[in-house]
Amino acid sequence: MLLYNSLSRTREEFIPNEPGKVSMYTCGPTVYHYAHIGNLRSYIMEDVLEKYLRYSGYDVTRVMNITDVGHLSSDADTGEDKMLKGAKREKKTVLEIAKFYTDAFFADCKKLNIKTPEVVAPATGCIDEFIRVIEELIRKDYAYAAGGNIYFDTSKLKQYYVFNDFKEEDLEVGVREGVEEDSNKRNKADFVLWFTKSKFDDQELKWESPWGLGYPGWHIECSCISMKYLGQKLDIHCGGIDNAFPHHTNEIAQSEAFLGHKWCNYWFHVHHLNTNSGKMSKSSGEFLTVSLLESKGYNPLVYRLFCLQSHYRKSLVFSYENLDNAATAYRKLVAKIVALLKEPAGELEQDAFDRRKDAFRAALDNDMNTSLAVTALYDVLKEKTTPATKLALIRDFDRVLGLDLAEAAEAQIRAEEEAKAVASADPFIQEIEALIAERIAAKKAKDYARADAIRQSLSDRGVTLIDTPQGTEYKIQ
RNA sequence: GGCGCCAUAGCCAAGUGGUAAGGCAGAGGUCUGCAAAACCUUUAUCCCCCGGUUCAAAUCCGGGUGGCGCCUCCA
Repeated sequence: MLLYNSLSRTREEFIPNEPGKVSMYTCGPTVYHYAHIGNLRSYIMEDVLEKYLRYSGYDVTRVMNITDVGHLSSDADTGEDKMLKGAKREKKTVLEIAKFYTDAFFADCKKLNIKTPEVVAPATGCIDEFIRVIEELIRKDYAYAAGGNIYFDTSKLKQYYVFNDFKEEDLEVGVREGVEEDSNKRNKADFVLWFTKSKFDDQELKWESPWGLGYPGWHIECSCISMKYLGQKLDIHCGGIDNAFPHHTNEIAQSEAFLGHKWCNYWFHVHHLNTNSGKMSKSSGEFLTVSLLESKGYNPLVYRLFCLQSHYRKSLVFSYENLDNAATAYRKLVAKIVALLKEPAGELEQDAFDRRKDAFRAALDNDMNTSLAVTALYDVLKEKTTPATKLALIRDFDRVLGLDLAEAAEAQIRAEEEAKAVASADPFIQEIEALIAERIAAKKAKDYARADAIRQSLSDRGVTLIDTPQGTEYKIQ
């Protein structure tokens, strides 16, 4: 499989450290608010990568952190987070808030068919680990104390800027609002490993450490959690492109300084979901969550399809028009599979199965070209072969795509059957059927005005009539 | 200011040197009294602009233009 590696900025053949096994780390959410669908784009694409590795026969172990310490309180003060403020009014702790949003995050993931990683580790559960690694970094002279905090000394590294050709003197400090230069730092790029003094004085969670009561910096948690669960060598590190610098850059700095050897071979960065006005954020524009899409009548898996139709290394613009495209495409795919399920299945044709599967694999082997993988799915539906073959392929592909197309089709058929079963007992249904019979009689008598009036009156009550060669069917909204 | 990514039909999008996949929308048709659904057919003389390399470029190189991201805690 070819995979783009942000370290080399090229597509490379993926070769894990240990044959047949893949260790994978993902930067998880900061649980101070709901995830927006831009956050979730990354997790969807990472999920497809994980599932494709499994599909290809790898034994994958995936670890995700939960950032539940570091900047929870400060964010609450910006006034963006009404839930958190509300929770504070109810005298809930930061940990309770973290629990609430962690649960919300995984509930969203479940709706989007994103598999939960083997290990999910909250940062607050690994404090001893952070302290141990920071102590070692100090011992190795990669870290220093200043102004009550412990900093990583980036000048001790041969190469610090691994993802970008930044020149230190060209970097602007404090580009973003609210960020001030820290005068304790020896070098511009140094970063905090452990805080005992910070501008976030209202930090609720603090731990005893050799340097005093305090709390960890943001970057150290990912390094430590990864090393704790996946060992000294990591195959793939995932995350959003915005984390490449500084977060991932710092992770590499501290991990490799600690280990004394190369840490992670492949860096998988998912690009952003944008709105027409630019990067999606929690604070500006419509706050797009899975729940919001659901409230507007969208199946969350439609959003997953929307993401799959693009490539993970391309920025993607969200609009309802584009989501509607995906919704229609999803509905049509399910309708085609419903039709397939109703046909006689026939025998599985191995030649056709292998041919279509090869095309699917070729698409994903090429740096996870999910857009072509979706096309491969359409090609299955067009293939001249038996329904049994097509359904087997659709189910096979869905192990990676995770669109639940066959399940949705089966559910639709079950719903139709159940509806028919209860129909005879339901007076409303009886009335509909009587009206349909009356309409057919009117049509026979060429009284189309009456026929259309019946159809319209049913339509007004949310019942859509569909004339087929087998008779008139109806759908109730 | 520096660094990086990107630019293909109305919209999304594939394509990485050999003459423009696929999806959505649109158009025409089959079926229907008419619709709807389904199915069939169709929709870019051309890939932001200008040069260059080559027998051949959307694809490579140079220069523009435009969009986006990052530059200390946003996926």
